[in-house]
Amino acid sequence: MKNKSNTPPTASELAILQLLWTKGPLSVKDVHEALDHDKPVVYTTILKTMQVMMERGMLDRSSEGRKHIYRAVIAQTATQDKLLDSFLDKTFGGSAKKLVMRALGQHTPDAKELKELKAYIDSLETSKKTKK
Amino acid sequence: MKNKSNTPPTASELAILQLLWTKGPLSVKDVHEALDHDKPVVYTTILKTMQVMMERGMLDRSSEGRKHIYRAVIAQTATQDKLLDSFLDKTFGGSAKKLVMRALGQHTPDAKELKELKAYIDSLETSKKTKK
DNA sequence: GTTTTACTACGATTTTTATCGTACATTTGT
DNA sequence: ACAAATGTACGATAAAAATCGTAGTAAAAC
Repeated sequence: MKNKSNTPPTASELAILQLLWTKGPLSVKDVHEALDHDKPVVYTTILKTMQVMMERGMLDRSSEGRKHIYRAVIAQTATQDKLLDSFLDKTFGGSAKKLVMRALGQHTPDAKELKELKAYIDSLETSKKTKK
Repeated sequence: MKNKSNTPPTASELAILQLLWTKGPLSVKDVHEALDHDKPVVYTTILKTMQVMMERGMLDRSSEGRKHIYRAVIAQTATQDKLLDSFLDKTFGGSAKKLVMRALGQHTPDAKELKELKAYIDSLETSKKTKK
């Protein structure tokens, strides 16, 4: 069996994953430069973290000359879903409705997005109705 | 100024807070019995955690005979909002819409709750329109 | 062909959180 | 009075995560 400990990413690891998911494969340098802006951190800290992530099967890498290019192995949506699931349980006792209402109240999207949301809910209603 | 370090609760602390929020003030024993069912843990572990939480200003207590009755000092909604905010940023890049759609897709509420949600979104739309 | 520069490797330390064990103190039952 | 039960206090340890420093290597510049 492969080394798939499948443990969820920590906060630092998630920050790195976000970059790789949105920008594609990156070198340690790329990641360091991006993250150092938010919160100053030494280069080797990022390097070490990414090496650990590789051991844990979250990342993979290829050599490009002397440097390594890392890419995310675990999928963004699957990871988000897992984290969301856990967060929902721990913070909102598992009530998706509560979480959703609170999220919308705090960070109300613009009119366009609200419309899209309603349409999505409509689709959920019908798909549920027609389910068997 | 009071000792309000205002640092967000950890996972273990949140589990304790959830109990206090839903069941009201409890003794360490009460909390221990409730949590021990999910994951066996020694009594003094809970005790220690709750003492730390008191130091950090999350809990307060009153003596009832020999035992201490703890209650949550920080509000449930404020705490949830703070955690949600952070989670939203770290996991969904701050997009409430994405989080909401994913939450609904994974944990679709029943028809009644979906209706309530749509009504809530409607109210958000009008309140936004009439704002100022 | 040295010196500098750009990287990686990896042990070690620090920080935070979680967990536990032991020592005490106060009731309570006998 | 005293033994058993019921609590608290708190240092100590363990476990997990984050951070850093030093050493080494290979390529690039001079």
